[in-house]
Amino acid sequence: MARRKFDRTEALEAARDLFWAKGYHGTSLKDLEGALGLNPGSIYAAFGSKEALFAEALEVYAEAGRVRFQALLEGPSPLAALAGQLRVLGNAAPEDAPARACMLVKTLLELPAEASPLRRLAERLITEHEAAFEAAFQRAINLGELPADADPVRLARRYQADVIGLRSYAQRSGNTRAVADLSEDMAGEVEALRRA
Amino acid sequence: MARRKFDRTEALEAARDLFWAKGYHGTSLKDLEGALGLNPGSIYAAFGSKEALFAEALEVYAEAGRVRFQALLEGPSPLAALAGQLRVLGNAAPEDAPARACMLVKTLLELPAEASPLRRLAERLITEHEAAFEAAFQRAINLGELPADADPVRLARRYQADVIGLRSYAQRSGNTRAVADLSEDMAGEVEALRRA
DNA sequence: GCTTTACTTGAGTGATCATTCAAGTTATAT
DNA sequence: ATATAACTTGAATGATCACTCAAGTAAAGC
Repeated sequence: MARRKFDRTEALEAARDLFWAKGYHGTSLKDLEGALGLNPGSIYAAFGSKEALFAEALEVYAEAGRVRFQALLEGPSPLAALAGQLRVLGNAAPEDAPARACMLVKTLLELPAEASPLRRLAERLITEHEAAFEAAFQRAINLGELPADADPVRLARRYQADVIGLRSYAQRSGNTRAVADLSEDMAGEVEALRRA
Repeated sequence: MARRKFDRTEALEAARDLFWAKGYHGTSLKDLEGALGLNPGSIYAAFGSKEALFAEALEVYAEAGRVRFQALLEGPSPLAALAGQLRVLGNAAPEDAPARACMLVKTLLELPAEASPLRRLAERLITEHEAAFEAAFQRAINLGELPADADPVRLARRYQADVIGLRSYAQRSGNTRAVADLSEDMAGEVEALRRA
């Protein structure tokens, strides 16, 4: 029908990477045109607005993270999966991703207006991630890895703060070894919860 | 000499609060004119550029944090000061500051280009804060609060990640109680290091 | 009281911002 | 083949961006 239809998924991933690296305000439509290989008209026809495009990109980002974590949980030990994810995050090479910090957290910190739709979306997705952590801790309790009176809500919150701290810390330049060590310390603490 | 000279320190603090709340890209010169009560010419005469103003504001911010931490360290126990700071951060009211998240971390996450002067400034100031944490842990070791073989560098790094995680977590809306609980958990872990 | 100096004023600069839309292009339907 | 529908093109829009500078104003120096 059209001259050449572009791949919507591909464009969305390119947009996600650009937004992830440069943030919402730091990314201009010119940047997006270049990265997606699209003219403004096509972008607006497909996504509606810069804000709507960012929202879709953020959901793609969050969903990928969710899937990756669920894959780790396939194993027999939820606690090992939780510790393992910290080690994976701590040992990633800088070129593995557009930024080491979490795109959800970057968005949460960049957009101050609580009324902003993007800010509220980021908060919702972060909450969903935390719920997944909570479910993992709950499963660890059910499997006897953690004492029956452990509080999965508090553990998930603490774990979430660890992930945020680790990844934000990793955003600094040239501290690869320090980040790996930090993730090891955090992972060790998670494992130390076992049978406690 | 002039019609009425404005207070440079006051203007700088207003700029810091605005930048802290809205970020570098999110703050326009129009916003600054309003918040500082100054015309563009005055701002440029006094600070040179938006970037230079942000840099000065960031240093003011970092210095205030440093002073506040040193005040806590006046007491007899460095470990108590470290734990206490976490509790203070966790129990602050949302209206106490322009944002709950740390302005240094917000800057680190907002400005992606490693070459950016502001990004590098933020990294330097964060590193200085971490050095202060390290000194506090070292003093705790010297005072016998921590075992002699404790690693102050690693402890400071872990503590820094806690602070970043706690404050970023607190940036979310309407979770006052959760944040206080989280800070209590973190502070408890710091105290648990005693004589370990 | 006049001049100089130091600062503020605020309209105006060109650049860039997100966004629009009439015109163009090609696949599908007939 | 022709018409229609679906999508792309990219110049143009007004708004806002960071920033400048000639003109204005008042304190300090004499």
